[in-house]
Amino acid sequence: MSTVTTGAPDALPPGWPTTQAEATAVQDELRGRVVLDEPGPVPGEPLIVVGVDVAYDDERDAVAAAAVALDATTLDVVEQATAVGRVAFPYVPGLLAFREIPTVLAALDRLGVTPGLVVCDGYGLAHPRRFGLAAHLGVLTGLPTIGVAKNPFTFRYAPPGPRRGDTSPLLDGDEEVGRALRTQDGVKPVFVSVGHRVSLDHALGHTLRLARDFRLPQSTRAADALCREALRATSG
DNA sequence: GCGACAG
DNA sequence: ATCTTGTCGC
Repeated sequence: MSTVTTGAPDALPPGWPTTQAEATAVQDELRGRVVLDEPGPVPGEPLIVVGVDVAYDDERDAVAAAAVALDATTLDVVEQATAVGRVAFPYVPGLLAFREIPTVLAALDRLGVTPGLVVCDGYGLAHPRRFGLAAHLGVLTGLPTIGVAKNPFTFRYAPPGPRRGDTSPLLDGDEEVGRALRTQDGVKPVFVSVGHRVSLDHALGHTLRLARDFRLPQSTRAADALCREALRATSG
């Protein structure tokens, strides 16, 4: 297993929006490029899964991202990379991607392996304009992506059954935008939605396998720990 | 108008 | 996300 760490902060992608109006316009333009008709990698088959996450120090205007590649069969870490930068956008519900993606892209670029699936901390299709973080990252990278969120955001759901693997629809009105998934007996569900080039069934299958030992996918846990560590290494 | 609101 | 001690449990 190898680790790559950042040197200098990274430039924003060209044309990165500054205002909320610009950001929603970008979402409305890019959402047409999301691919929803591919099943994506099959759960249980050999796969490199990459978890991404971001940590902030708003005081110092600093952000650190981590990308951790796991063997989906063993959940062992294969490779990991981090990137640090400056906060590119304020936190606005519905516009999370503009805050997280620039540094996440930098971390992904430093990874030597090609991800077979990227697991994001947040939502994909389950989004006010159907273009959450995971969908956005998928369109920008072309990689299969899914979103696994810890909270239901603005959506409704009936509690899934009490056992690991039980699910219930995540609803925006009448529309199913994802699924609440119980990953361990008796724990709070996580909220899974499609990002890019992965079906909902496969997204659920991958999430359940990645959450073999804990409520959250191992990819998310590993990326969370690493980006916090990278942030500490930057500031204190 | 008010409250809710991924991370 | 982040601020934060002790505490209950495996």
